[in-house]
Amino acid sequence: MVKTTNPAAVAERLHAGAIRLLRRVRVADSEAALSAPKLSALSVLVFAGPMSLKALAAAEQVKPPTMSKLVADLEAEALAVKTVDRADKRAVTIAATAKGRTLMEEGRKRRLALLTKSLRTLSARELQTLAAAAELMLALE
Amino acid sequence: MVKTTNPAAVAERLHAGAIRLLRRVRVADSEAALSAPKLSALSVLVFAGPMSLKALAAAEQVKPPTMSKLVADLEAEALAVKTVDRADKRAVTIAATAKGRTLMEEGRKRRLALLTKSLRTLSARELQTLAAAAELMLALE
DNA sequence: ACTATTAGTTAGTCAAACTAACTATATGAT
DNA sequence: ATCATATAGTTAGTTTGACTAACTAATAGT
Repeated sequence: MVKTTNPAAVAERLHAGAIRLLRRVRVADSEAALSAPKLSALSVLVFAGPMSLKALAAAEQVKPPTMSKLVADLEAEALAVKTVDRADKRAVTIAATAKGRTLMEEGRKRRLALLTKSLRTLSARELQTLAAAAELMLALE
Repeated sequence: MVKTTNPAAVAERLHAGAIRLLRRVRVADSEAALSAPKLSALSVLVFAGPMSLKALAAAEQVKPPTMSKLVADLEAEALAVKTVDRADKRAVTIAATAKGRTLMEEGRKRRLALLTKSLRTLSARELQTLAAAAELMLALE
């Protein structure tokens, strides 16, 4: 095995690998009941809990007007609820509903099912390498 | 270290890691002269060589009309050229120009610069793990 | 108390995706 | 050989999700 520890070379391969991986996963997204940006926002609400529109927009790296529309759509489908903050009446707290949690979980499972299937063909050692790499990617500053 | 060889668990972490990584990289994209879909199409032309619109659309997983517009824009900026196929006059062959190759290369470098910088903080062993993982991701069927 | 700031929404624009429908060319079946 | 069918690409029109600018409502800071 070639020991590739040149950061630029690793960056290139890792970038290409991440693109390839997500492209594969995205194929399953077409069946989803919800678009990718909405599913993503919903998953933030589920995992990080209720938060303001501003915080949700920041978490998803979009501007408030963009998130305002996404949340309005989620609310129209009863997947999230908006409540006026008692302490600050300008602000709203957005939370996933039980229906939202369920739908998000299903979407996530469907997306991951294809990837899981691919991973089953790998050895335990290869899976360990990927697991370790995933943690490194998540920890990148 | 926990030995995570459960494919579903690895899939979940790897998916999250890939999203995180690409999101970081995308920040640098705002400075790019070309949008992500155009840069991506251009890179396919550079790396895989000239091809028909249909093939390019398939490679990018979009429908022909979508690619038709992207290519028209690339052509308007002299980053790609379209020539009618001699054997089949319905078909066109799309190729990157020298200008296109240069621009694509610059865009890629800019995108990877940030990632490379992050990777520099990692140990040689960690880089090897990521390099190995990248190859596994690229090889996934 | 008045000004400035902040949270969110509304209006309007743009890029990129789609489908449907079109033109032009190629293929194939009788 | 001709006519029907299929294929390559484009054009037209729609939708979604992103943006900025400008607005309302509420809070915070002199």
